[in-house]
Amino acid sequence: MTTADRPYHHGELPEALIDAGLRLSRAGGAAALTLRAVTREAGVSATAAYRHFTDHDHLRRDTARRTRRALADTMLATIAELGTDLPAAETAVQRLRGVGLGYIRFALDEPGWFDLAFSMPDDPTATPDDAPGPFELLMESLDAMVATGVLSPDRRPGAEWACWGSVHGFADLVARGPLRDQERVVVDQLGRNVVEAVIAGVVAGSLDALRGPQA
Amino acid sequence: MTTADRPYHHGELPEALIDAGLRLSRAGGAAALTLRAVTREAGVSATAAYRHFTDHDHLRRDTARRTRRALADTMLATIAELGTDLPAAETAVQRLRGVGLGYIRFALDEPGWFDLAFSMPDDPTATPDDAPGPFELLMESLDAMVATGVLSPDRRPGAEWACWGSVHGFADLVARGPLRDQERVVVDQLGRNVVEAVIAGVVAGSLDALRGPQA
DNA sequence: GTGGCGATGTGTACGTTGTCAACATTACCC
DNA sequence: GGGTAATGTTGACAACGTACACATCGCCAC
Repeated sequence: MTTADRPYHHGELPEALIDAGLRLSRAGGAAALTLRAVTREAGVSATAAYRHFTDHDHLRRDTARRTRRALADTMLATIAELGTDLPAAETAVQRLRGVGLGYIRFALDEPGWFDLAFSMPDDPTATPDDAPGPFELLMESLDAMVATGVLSPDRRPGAEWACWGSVHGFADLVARGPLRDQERVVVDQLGRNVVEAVIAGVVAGSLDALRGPQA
Repeated sequence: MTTADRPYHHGELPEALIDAGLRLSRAGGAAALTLRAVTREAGVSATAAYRHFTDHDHLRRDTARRTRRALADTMLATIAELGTDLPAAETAVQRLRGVGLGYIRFALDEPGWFDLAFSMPDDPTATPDDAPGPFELLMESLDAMVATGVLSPDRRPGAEWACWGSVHGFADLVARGPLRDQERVVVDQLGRNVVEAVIAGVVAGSLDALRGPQA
């Protein structure tokens, strides 16, 4: 039946394998991304994957990279929803808000992909993506905040880790931790509060300059 | 050689298995906690574990619980180091600081245990621990802050998730993420900044009441 | 054209893992 | 002291990642 079904050479096997990996991890998280399950899904023998990926880990890393792209897309969509026709300073803060809320929304909507995205260290030898990843989007928004005077430069160093850590930790609670299976609305509101707290914590006193002195 | 080495009945197998699990996960994280490796380490056949644990997962959960106890101990030690002979209000904040810094210190010192501690959902059917766990310590410190007027009651709901998420996320970056293998001193300082930012974010304006009006 | 060669996919096999069923050994209680 | 339940062992199975030898195809040189 092999000969009747498909030509001997698949043609697009690497893409097909990654697509299968995305389907499986979407439903079952990183643990579902089994080499054999992926090849089975693609209608190909288990060892065929070794022609295009050195390892099981290699396939996982490449698939994880794709989920990180999906995360970045969710961030960009969230930023767009929040609106960008504002004064530059407000827009910068809004971008940080979009980054954080998009991150949490992604963890809520796609817990399987979120699990995979960060269960796997990005290998440094791979060619960097052309489009900005989640981390780049965060850095951009923080830099914009400094440039527009919302964030004082002496609070900039390390701010990316404070922001990422805070939001990532909450997203992790939602996707894999004690807040999983919690009601969506509640978690959403909690997520908003976390993002606000993060921004307040990072910006600290200098946000007052933007908002005006308000208790 | 089985008869010569040890008596047929081990006597303390459950404890021995968990101890072996702690040793293995300490060095290799959650992935190293293999049922066969654990039984091998305890000098016992693979299926012997099934007399005391229903599952591989059961053994993992029980071992993970122990690592969470170790985390709580680190938190308590850190709180003690920060000093407790202070006005009640300051002590409450100090306790929150100790909770956060202890969490991060634990992730730095025992990344393997930290990985295990939260790679596994706590099963709700188990009998609750007598000693307070990490989460209880966090709740206590936040409640104390409300009681002593450092934290306004309307900021209390959900604050535990904001705090936990923030600190957990940063600790995750340190133990398994891009900040792994970073220089200890740098990360430690970053961790301190994160904890301060978290406290500032959660407490927000009401902290001024404690510290006095200072820019 | 046609031969051959490199790229791609297959089949088989090995070691490891979690788990089950049947069996062996021991502690303990009437 | 003998029976019974608790505890540990052996052997087996399926699924996993992976190595090796082999099969099949696209494509370029002649």
